[in-house]
Amino acid sequence: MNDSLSRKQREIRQREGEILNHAEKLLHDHGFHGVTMERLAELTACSRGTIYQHFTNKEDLCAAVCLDNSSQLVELFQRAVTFDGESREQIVAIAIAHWLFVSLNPTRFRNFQSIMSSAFREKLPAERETQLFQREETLFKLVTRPVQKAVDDGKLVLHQFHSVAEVVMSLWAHSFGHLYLLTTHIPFQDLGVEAPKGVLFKSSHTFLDGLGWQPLAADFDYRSTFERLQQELFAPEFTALHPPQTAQR
Amino acid sequence: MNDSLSRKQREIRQREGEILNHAEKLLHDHGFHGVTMERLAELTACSRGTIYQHFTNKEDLCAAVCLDNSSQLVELFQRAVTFDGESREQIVAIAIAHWLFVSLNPTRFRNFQSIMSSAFREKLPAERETQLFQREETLFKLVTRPVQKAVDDGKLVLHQFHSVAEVVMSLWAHSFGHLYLLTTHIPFQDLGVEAPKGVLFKSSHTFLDGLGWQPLAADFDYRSTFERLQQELFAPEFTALHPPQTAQR
DNA sequence: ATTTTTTTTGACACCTTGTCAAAATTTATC
DNA sequence: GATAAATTTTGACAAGGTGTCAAAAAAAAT
Repeated sequence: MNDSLSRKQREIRQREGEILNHAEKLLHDHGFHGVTMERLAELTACSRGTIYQHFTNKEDLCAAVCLDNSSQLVELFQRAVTFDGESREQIVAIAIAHWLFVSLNPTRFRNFQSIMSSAFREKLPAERETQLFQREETLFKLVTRPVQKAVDDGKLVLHQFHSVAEVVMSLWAHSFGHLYLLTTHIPFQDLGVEAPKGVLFKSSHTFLDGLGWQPLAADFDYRSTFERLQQELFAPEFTALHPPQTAQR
Repeated sequence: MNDSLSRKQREIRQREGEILNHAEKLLHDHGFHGVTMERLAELTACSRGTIYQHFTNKEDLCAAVCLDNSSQLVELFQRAVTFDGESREQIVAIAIAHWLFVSLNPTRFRNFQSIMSSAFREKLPAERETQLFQREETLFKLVTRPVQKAVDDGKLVLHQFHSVAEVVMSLWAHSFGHLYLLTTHIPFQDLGVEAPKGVLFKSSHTFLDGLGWQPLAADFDYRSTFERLQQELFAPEFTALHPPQTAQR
């Protein structure tokens, strides 16, 4: 009977996964508005009522999808901080991880912003809100590591900034701002920016130089850092981003 | 008869203004979801159908409100670039203008992001889309001025960056990222950032130093720049932000 | 006054969310 | 294995939203 119980239980768990997968697809293909309980129920072969057994409302459902999606970002950040090299190289690795995530999943990135809107979060049950905060914290703490390391190693001396956390916040804001602007459809080319996608990296190094984070851009071959990241740590992602001459089609 | 015609015409124009004002209030108080054609019609004392005479749909209406709101930002930027001083001081003035705008109107700032989402822009008529782009361009060009001036004066030498536009994009991304994060409800205090609001300015100077934009933070009294801006150029806004001991309530 | 043109209206069709009593199914009990 | 109890699933329902359009009302022209 314990088996039977958990059989049904497992069925329910599995269904939750199915709902999430189908919702993810709907969200990706048709946006928040395209996620309809009706359509979702049809795809999952259950009724609308059943979905409400798993998620308190549509917002909760979409937040769950985003949370699920964001684990890929966590994984990328985790990989980034394993980079064997200077602390500043690790920060560059994180920036590239962030950039890769957004480049590979622009809609996921945008969806995440939707759920950050207050209109959205207001409708979220407390539990989901907590999960979201924990995810933010996880990411924040991962970025903290190389910064703390740099301070400990004397590669970074805090002058203006009062704490490591402030530096992390700035780095985050900086990358986020760039990636956000890139995913809006503001035509930067028309505004005179030749290669908008490349600006983030120049900009990051400018900021890191401003911090005095050693070694400075001029004193180190960060181009080869980039290449190593491209060919080693993030090889699969770079390949996915720029598929080699595909034989299909 | 020409008079009569234009009388009615004027009535219609005026109504458009009324609709916009009421919509603005609804949007501010209750968010996008709280803007209901029904409620709006009631406030404006007309029928839902009439509103659709002015705006093709709800998105168009809200975009019009945001566009209207953003003229305050344009005005602040215009004022900022009139600052009599170093080009770098002017950039600081723009950053403060941006910060003031967001601090005074956090919801307006967030609403603007809503209309930047693709789900939203898809529903926008071409004409409104154009207006939005023009607004972005206006702001971009205003930021361009001090940067160009700095390059012309030799206060800023472009090393990494290839063009003035790239620098403007970076500055924009940087400020935007900070202001965005501040308006989400991410509890930065809990993450160890003591004064999240103050980080933007430190961060800006760090970036400007990284650019080598003269005079560097260490060689100039930017604190007094801030005070001048607070007491002169943006006095009314700072007062609105921190009202002196109010006698009311 | 009467006709033509323009503007306004609100009923209509359609869509969506979230609920809940009833039906179906699963689990427990004898 | 039959029956009772507990749990899960269902879909009709109420509520509330958008955008349309033929008809009514108002304004302008004749």
